Amino acid sequence: MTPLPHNRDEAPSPQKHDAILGAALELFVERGFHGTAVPAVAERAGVGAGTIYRYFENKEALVNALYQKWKTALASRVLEGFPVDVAPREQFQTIWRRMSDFVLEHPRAFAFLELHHHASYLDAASHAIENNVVEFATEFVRRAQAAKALKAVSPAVLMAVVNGAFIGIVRGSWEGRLELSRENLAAAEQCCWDAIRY
Amino acid sequence: MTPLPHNRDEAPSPQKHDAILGAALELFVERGFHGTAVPAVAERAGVGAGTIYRYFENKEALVNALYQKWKTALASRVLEGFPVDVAPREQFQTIWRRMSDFVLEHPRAFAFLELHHHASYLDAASHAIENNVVEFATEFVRRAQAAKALKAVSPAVLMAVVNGAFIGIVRGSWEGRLELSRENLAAAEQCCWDAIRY
Amino acid sequence: MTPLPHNRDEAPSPQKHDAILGAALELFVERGFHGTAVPAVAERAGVGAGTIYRYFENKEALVNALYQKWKTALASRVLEGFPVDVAPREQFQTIWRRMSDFVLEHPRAFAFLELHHHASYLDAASHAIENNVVEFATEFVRRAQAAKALKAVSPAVLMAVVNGAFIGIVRGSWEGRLELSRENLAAAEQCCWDAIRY
Amino acid sequence: MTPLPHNRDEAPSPQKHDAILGAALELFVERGFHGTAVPAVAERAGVGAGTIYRYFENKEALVNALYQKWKTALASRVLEGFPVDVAPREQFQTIWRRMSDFVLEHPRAFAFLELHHHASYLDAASHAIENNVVEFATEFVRRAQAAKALKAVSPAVLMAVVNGAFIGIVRGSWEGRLELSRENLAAAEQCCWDAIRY
DNA sequence: AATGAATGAGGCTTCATTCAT
DNA sequence: GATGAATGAAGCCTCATTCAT
Repeated sequence: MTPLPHNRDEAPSPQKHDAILGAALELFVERGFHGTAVPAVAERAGVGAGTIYRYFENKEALVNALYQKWKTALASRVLEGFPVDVAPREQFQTIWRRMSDFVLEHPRAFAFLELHHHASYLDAASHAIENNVVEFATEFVRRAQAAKALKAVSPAVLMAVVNGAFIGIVRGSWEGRLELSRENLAAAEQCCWDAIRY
Repeated sequence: MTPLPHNRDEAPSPQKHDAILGAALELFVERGFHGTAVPAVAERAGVGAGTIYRYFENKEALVNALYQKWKTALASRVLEGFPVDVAPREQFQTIWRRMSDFVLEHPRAFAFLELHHHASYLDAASHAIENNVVEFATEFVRRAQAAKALKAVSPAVLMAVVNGAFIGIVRGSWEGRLELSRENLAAAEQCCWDAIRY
Repeated sequence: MTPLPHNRDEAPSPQKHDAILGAALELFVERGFHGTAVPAVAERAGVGAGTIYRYFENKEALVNALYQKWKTALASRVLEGFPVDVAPREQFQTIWRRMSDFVLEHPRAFAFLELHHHASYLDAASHAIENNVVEFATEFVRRAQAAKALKAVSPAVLMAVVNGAFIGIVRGSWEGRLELSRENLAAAEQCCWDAIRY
Repeated sequence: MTPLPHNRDEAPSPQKHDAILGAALELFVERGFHGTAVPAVAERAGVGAGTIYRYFENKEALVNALYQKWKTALASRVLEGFPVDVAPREQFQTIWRRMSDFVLEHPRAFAFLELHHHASYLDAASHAIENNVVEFATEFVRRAQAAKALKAVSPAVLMAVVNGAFIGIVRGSWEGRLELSRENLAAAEQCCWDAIRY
């Protein structure tokens, strides 16, 4: 009957929630988790310092929410509607292109996810997402290896090489050593395929 | 370069100096720079908190000294007596093997150098060392490209791919996804050569 | 000049601001600036240690704010509505009486201002106030000298004698050698007039 | 029989003792007692930090020794061979001139003694010297008052006025407002005599 | 529900003092 | 006897978190 029902027990405005995550992303990328003050996040988000604690239990919960949000986004981007019936070469290209699209659209999110060392504060839920992605990639590699499309090398090694190379390109762009252009990304893609192909 | 006194006036014990750097290395790898308290470094080093400041002007000077020490060690390891008159393939293998040796001997040092994002506190001297290494690598790539041994792709991209892949292997081992064995390192080496060769 | 917010962003409680200044005054008088710990100021003010930094950027800003507050108060007390059209003798008496009133009302503030050596931490704004007072006094002396009311001696010397004598009386009372009574202050006033009169 | 006997239980080199007191004088004048670090005193004195503790039990003992040394020197300068049989006017002039000589020869010592507030760390021995001086001055004033040479005002007030005025002159010179010349000192002397004479 | 002033624990750093050399 | 490296208590200040409004 009322135009808009009052939210159940907590009534978080999604705008504030996102503003906080956005501010945290910027600051965590610049100065890292431990180097960023919660009141600084609040100020950048345009909310009161106390407000952050209505949306996140504490600073660690905030960084985990941020990690999960973007890791999930990246995973979805790569996995959703993944082409099952095409050749491994094309599948690989698809993965690479989707990651490229993601990094070009959300450079800070990718930098936060992959350029920082989160070991000391990520929780189980965060690790679980990463594990899902790894599982998917492992499956892809195994199938492609069975089809003699990829080198007969431990999947973990092939994945580390390709993922590391991709992150290396992004890192190079953050350090000003190269431009994060489609051209460079495509060149790197060819390199990485050559790296792992049979 | 000189094994002489380190900072203020006289020459304090090199053992303490090294104990502090060793403790800082362990903690910075585990918890990052901002996540590590100076008194925690002192305790792990077995010295008083104030003692750290006899050897390093402040926390930032400590992390830069640590970075420079190990980045220099890594660079020396790769560059000293670098074989000039052999084929690019062999040169590449030499570089990769020397980095592998370094990682296997000093896994924490490499993790500190390459698994963390140091942008917010490294000083000019630290950057200068990294730049030297990059210059050397760029020169190697250009020569090999001139000899038609490597792909005609921007050197920065090829270097980012290979360096990223190497770091990816190390990262994978820290995350428990693969074993940092000579076998895996050798397999990755072949991948990376395939990635960049003409 | 404005009774508005004091520093960072918003307008914190003026009571706390004053409580901190009051506590700082007591402690700085007792133990000096360098001899007083900021947490001790907080405790005496009945606030948390961190609260001080919501009102003052650091310890030096606190001592300068305190100096400026009371130096301004003393200057206003002496200068406001200063009688221009009376004889130098009466003007002198007015100055002396106003300073006496101030000392009797705010003995600790005067002790803080004049019994301590602030050279190592006062900022330009603090010096500026003192300079204004000195300028006013110089002008008074010059006019009275022109009227042959005062000795033809360097104004700085006459001012140093009178100001020093006044401070000497206050110092004597803090050291328990004399009573800071109106009677003693009046006697000293006559002495000082005799000291400088033509 | 030995050329120079070993000193009893402590064998302090008078040169080092004096070097420490000299360094302490300079630093205490500049930054005050609490603002001066003991190692800084040692460095300025050209001795080891630990050496200071062979000559003085602790920092407080050092500042008291310094105070006593110079307060005694000042008192001796004024009191030794004080002319008993001359007129109060001449006696006053003698006192003033002797203080002037002292301040011109040892400006830092006088600044240390009189421009700083020592209340929180002076011990009984230090106070005793000051009391002696005050007693002497009181006696002088009383006799001169009995001879109708000085105003019939509480001796403590007259002494506070003159001593304060003298310190005011010195303070003015430290603050750069006047020159500490014999001429200015003589002018101030005349003022002060006029201040207290009958 | 939102705020931001307030807090105090904890971080970085200094320094009075000690003690092995 | 002299030293100065070493220490740890204590000082200044920041910041994650709370709570009154």
